[in-house]
Amino acid sequence: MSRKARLLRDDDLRQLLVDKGIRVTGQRMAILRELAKLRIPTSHSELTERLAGPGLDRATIYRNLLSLTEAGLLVRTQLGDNVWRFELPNTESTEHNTHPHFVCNDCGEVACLPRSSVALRAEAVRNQVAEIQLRGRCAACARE
Amino acid sequence: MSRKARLLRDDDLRQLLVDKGIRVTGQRMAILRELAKLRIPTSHSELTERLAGPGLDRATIYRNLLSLTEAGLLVRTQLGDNVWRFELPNTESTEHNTHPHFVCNDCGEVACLPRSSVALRAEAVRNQVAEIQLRGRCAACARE
DNA sequence: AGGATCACTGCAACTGAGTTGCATGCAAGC
DNA sequence: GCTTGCATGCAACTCAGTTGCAGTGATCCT
Repeated sequence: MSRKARLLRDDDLRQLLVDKGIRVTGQRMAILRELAKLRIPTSHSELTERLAGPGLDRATIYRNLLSLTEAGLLVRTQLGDNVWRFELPNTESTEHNTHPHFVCNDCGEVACLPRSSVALRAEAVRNQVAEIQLRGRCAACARE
Repeated sequence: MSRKARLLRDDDLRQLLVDKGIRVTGQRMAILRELAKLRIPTSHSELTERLAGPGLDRATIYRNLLSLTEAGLLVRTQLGDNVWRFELPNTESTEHNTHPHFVCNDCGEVACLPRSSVALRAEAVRNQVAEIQLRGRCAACARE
């Protein structure tokens, strides 16, 4: 089981920052709180919109997303629409960062697939695969 | 075997355009010629650079890449670096568009993997998967 | 072959994501 | 509480992608 609780309270989030040796600031707490609530890969612009308010700068949010990612508190993924998305790792399962994602080219929907639905063999395992992404048309769009 | 020859001469390229009912222009020929030479997914900017010269507009190249893609003469793929890449389909094998790609997060290198190196099961095959992409560290970068 | 038409082209300008410089502010350590 | 240096806000910039518009030329028709 992950050492991160499923329900992340402010104290837990604060501790994460302290453990990594980076400063606890209001904005970082707000970012982590929002991502802990959402639990899905979220883009910089989505996050900026959600946290919109007095004194919230998109450049600072951006730098915080980078520093949190560098500290290992967030993972950054690329889902094919030319936008980086950030999420908390290990929130549900420790293998979260390696489970495959399916992205629909039509509706843009992102689905998380069970780890077992994709098997790597031969050439594929010679590399350290950190991310598996499938693209195409989802079942719903294909029916249309 | 594909009806497209392995070596695509100007006449072949011209015929492709005529078959699809879109006009044969110098710029479209130049784009197809370049992609036929390269045979790897190439970005708009790389292509603009390569074709750089008098009277070659990046906006027009961009629109041609779109119209050629829409006509089915090119395929557009997304390799995780926030850039669309275009390539001729079916140049070597008819299943080119479904073979998996591995992208190294460190060096950015893109490798083509054999179709058999990735197996889809269960949930993964309920969707029409058109593209399989693996990301991580390539063997070379991992050794460092 | 000559003319008409409309898709294609070139130029310019704009959007949106990502990124950086710099002066000010504030969290953390003493 | 005071100092130090990381964090912040603001502004501006890059780069890929995208669009409007006026002029050009590939194709079709006669």
